[in-house]
Amino acid sequence: MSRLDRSLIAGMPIFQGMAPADLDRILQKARSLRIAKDQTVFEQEGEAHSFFLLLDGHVRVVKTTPDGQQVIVRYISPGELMGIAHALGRTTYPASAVAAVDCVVLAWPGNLWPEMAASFPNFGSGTYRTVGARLQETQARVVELATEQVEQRVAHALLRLVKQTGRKTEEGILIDFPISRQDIAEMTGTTLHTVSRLLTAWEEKGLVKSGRQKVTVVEPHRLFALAEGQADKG
Amino acid sequence: MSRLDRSLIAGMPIFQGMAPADLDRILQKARSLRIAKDQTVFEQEGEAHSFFLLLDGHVRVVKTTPDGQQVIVRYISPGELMGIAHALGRTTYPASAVAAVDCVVLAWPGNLWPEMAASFPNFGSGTYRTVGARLQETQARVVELATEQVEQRVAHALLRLVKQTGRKTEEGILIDFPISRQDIAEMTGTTLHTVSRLLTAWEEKGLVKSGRQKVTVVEPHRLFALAEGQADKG
DNA sequence: CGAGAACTTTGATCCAACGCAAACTTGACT
DNA sequence: AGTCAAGTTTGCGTTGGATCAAAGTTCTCG
Repeated sequence: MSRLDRSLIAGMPIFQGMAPADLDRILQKARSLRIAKDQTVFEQEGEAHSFFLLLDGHVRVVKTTPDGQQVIVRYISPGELMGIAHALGRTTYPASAVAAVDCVVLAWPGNLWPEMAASFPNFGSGTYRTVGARLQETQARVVELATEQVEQRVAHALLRLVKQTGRKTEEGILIDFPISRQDIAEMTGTTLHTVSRLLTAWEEKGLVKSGRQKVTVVEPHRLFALAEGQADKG
Repeated sequence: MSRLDRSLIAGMPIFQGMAPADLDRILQKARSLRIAKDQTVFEQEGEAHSFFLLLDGHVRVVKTTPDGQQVIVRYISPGELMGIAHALGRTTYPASAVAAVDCVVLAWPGNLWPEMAASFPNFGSGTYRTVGARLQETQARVVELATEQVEQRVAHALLRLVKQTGRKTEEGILIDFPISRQDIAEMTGTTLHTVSRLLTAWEEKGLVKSGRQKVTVVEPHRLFALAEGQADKG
């Protein structure tokens, strides 16, 4: 296996302000893995042997209910931690992580977590800040699901994706990985049919452009207004 | 103000295994407060000046949307921390906390949090375990809201309350604080009307007994079956 | 104890979104 | 360039719950 260079992770918030020597020590304990599109990084209910840092690509974190329905908990972008069950005092993963595109991840043995958090306080507190931020996001989503209509929820979901992974194109801001109607439905608690109808309607109004596994937001402002509940007359 | 005795907090998980002298040091920095029913412990968007430990009573944590709709994020029971915005790196509270009954809380200045977490590792890691546990619960709720029907969600909510604060009576297990149809609706993303109809139907089947601001679960097992999606023929 | 506020029940109507079904489009692979 | 799988669109009937409306109950407090 090739040596890992510290420049891989030096710029990442979670390793911010860490001495080069420490970065090297941390990297020595990591393996780097390539995960092909549609392969899982880790699996729900599985033994939490490792935790991960996404270096490149996009990963969706999915919870499956006993009767087989799926809910997309979040998308992970490069630089983010995932599978940090150990930091929460769990021994199994509460969800599965699936590569949305070909990915590169770093993996550390899960039982190393306490040691790393203790040796590198920034890393420890950074992890907890991540967990705290996710708690807030997740609570915001509960409020959304409990109070908003489907149209507003889907609009919010698209805006979040655009903010997280949007890439400017001539047509607008493109969500930078393949995403299907079904995926959007699983993020918002609706069906792919309803998502399809919404996207069609929005496309007619010029708010978005979308195709097979592809969504571009053309007019974020108007979509935002719609997400906030103001009807769009376009 | 009367001196606070360490026996107040010695038994609480978050202070578990801490030396008596340390408990005293911690208590020296705390104020104890009585919060009358329906008064707020802290307010959404307010400056996070303190964090709290609930000693006695029950508190509901509520998020209000811009258009005035309310969502009950969780109920806090004695021994639990609340208002730990500081631990998440926030400076304002993300929700309001309202006393469901007369309560007693301990309050510490928020800026003391980093210091306390550093001086008392058990306390620090305990807090993070709390945050992690809440993240998991909240994600479970997202899945519920996204995949279940109202009837199942309400059943789950009641079972959670029963587990958290249930008190045995001759009739069944009573939820140990006043809770209205409206409250249950705000926990589950529905309306008080629907909750009322469900409770009436369940009462006819002998699953629960309920009255004004009061719910007793008579047959937890059958209610659980219902929560899991098996229709109840009773 | 009487009046009013707060909470709950129940009925009637309506509609957003689901479920089902079938056709259509796009891309991938041979 | 043809076939097939995967993804998407669209139409239509159905329905779970919301909304609207009104009456009934149970507390509280002067």
